Amino acid sequence: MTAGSLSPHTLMIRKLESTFTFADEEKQALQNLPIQVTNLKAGRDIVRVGDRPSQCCLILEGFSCVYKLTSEGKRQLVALHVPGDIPDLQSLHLEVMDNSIALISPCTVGFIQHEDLRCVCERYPRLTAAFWRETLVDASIFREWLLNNGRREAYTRMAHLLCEFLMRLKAVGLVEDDAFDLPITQVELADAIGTSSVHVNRVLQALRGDGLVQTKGKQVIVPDWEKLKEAGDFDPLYLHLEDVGAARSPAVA
Amino acid sequence: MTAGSLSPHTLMIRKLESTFTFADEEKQALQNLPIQVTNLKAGRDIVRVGDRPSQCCLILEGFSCVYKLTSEGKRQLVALHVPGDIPDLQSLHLEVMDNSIALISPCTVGFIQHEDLRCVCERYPRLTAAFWRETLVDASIFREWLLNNGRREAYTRMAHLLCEFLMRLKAVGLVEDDAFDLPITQVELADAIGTSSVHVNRVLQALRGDGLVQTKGKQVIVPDWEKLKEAGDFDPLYLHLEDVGAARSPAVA
DNA sequence: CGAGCTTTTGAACGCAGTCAACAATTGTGG
DNA sequence: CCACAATTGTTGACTGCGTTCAAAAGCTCG
Repeated sequence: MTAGSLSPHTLMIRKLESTFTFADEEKQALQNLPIQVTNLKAGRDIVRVGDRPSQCCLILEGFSCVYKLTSEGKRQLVALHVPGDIPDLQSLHLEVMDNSIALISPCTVGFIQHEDLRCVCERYPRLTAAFWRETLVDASIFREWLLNNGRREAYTRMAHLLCEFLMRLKAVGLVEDDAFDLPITQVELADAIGTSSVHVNRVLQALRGDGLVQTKGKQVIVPDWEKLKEAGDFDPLYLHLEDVGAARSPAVA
Repeated sequence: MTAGSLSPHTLMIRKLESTFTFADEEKQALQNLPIQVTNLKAGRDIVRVGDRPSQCCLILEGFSCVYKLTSEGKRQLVALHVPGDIPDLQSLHLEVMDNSIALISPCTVGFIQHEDLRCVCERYPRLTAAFWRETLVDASIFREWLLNNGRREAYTRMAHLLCEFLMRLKAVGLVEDDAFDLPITQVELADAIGTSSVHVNRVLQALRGDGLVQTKGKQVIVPDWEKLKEAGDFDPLYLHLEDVGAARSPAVA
């Protein structure tokens, strides 16, 4: 089952419901949200720095990235998004885009008007909280990337990024038998972990050599999750995938 | 006039009002928000990874930092906060803390119960939007730091960080004559820009040598703002300090 | 099947880290 | 108010992770 087989609304609701429980009325409101679905080619920019969007985009199929450029033209990816994500949800409350968003693979994208989102949020505060939370998880991932790129060496960094992909894709049902498709070039991986693409190539060879990942074309296979986690110094806490579950067993007083 | 001379509520309201306009009723609701004020010593952790706080903290005076550690014990600051900031506002919707917060100088801190915040947000959706926006600006700063630490060299990175300090402190009235107090050690600066403290020392010497900054004890003086901005490849867009004003003069169609 | 990406490889270089020692500053208790 | 302790800042020498440049080999796709 791929994420693509779900309707846009169902995909969105499932994602939000992983940590919130909605009333039927709230779900219905989401179901009625107008979403304009489009297929777009890889490489295309969805929004650019300086834009003032009047809509958000929901990734339905494919991968997108959020990036920024230095004045010298050096590129840094600050986020990668998978189906179910809303890469520019921030634009709901930040007038001007401070980053660009590009598609790193052919994508099916759904556009939702700010107006419609604001409407539904105003009526249902729990939905506001759910969307707000989405942006907070994004922020948490930024923080982890800052740690990863700032204080880990390239080998560990790459392992960490692969761990994150595995977890996030698993959460939307895009992992089977510890394998997933990763349609991303080494140049893009380099821009994500802040190294040169040449070094990415060498680090990937090392990871393959150590038996931590196998690759078949665009497919990535993780033969030993525990070993990759250790190599990547990976703790999934920052993805906040199970806060609610955790909340049910409160910390010892 | 220092930020410390304002009441906690006034400081918070001023900050939120820089981009929102509130009705008297909304301001009154904020004024009535219970805030427990405390003075705390430098170096103290306010919250730690894994905590499940039931309150947020508002910095009233002094500086705090948000940090994360690798399993090897290497530290990365992912954010620095100045008076008016709420470093752990995320905890309102993320059950478990994914980072720790420490005071880098003696601070006056105000604690606000989640319950009270949720209450006021529920009643006044515009306040929800204002707080949500605060967390989105935090996220925008994370993104810029990712670019800064990932794709700029140490000299530029440091200049950029100093530019950010100047702008953010100016926004809360803590800059006079292009000078501000920066009670932060070189070790902490190193942890912020992801280098060694030895290198921070050398980079600071270079910046001083190039006449971009002067230091007198904890005080930083910026003799030529334009030059520092250029050296730091700094564009204040990401701070979103003037989105509303910008919105009044919409982009050319 | 050729054009254009993408991946791979090698070699030289350089930014920044590490280690270690010392100087300066700040803080503290007598 | 001084003396001592502790923290912070500074310097030098050596090392190394990762960059840069350039070229070749492999893929993908019209």
